[in-house]
Amino acid sequence: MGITKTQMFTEKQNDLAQFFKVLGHPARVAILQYISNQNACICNDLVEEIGLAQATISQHLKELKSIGLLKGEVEGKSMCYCINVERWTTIQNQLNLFFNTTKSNCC
Amino acid sequence: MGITKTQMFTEKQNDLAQFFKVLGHPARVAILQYISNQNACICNDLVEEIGLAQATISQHLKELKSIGLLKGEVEGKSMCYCINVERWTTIQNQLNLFFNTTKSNCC
DNA sequence: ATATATTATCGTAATATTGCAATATGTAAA
DNA sequence: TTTACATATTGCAATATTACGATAATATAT
Repeated sequence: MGITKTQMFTEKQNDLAQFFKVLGHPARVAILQYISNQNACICNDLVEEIGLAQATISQHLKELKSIGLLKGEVEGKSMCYCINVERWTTIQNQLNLFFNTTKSNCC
Repeated sequence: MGITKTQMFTEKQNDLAQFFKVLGHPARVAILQYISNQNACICNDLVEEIGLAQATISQHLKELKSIGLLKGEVEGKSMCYCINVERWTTIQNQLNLFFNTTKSNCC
């Protein structure tokens, strides 16, 4: 098989898992941390900083965009990728809601 | 390729990504939520509740155990899988630290 | 218009993940 | 010890992810 049986789970469970999944790669963690330390960010910097090929970085950025964590604006010849702070906070809150409501009553 | 270049990243980045990754599957989210609503938990219940095969559930439980989120005790013929509350809190704190320190200064 | 620089997309190869049937292991009761 | 039940492991097939070279697309400068 290899296909996740999405239809078995609720939309909330799938959304939550998707957030976790996108953050579940060290390159994407590193990208977010690097962007947060810059006042501006262009993909080319990331290629040097992270050490993966340009195509690979571009793909990771696409995944981070897919859940709205990054927004990109054209800035001259290059792109300015930024963290979407509003979305960032929303997702953090949802993850915390999951952590706080999922508590043990067991053993 | 297909192999994540772990050696390019810091241990913290890899650990963080690993936590996110393990939580990044709806079945594992559902398992944790189900366990949290029970006073006890045995795998067999999960098979009926989640709707995946017994072997599959067992595998997901193994991954949750791998980051210490679950601990299992033998209880008669079956297993009592419980959330490791201490570890749960530690991981929640680490994720929040990541969210809080990774902030945007951009655009 | 052409050249240059930057990012996105496509195609492909390698590895990882998901899921299940079959089987093995472990535990308790008969 | 045999039987029955519960969970773990193995082996396999299908799909997903990761990574990169090549190429396309986009924007600025010459």
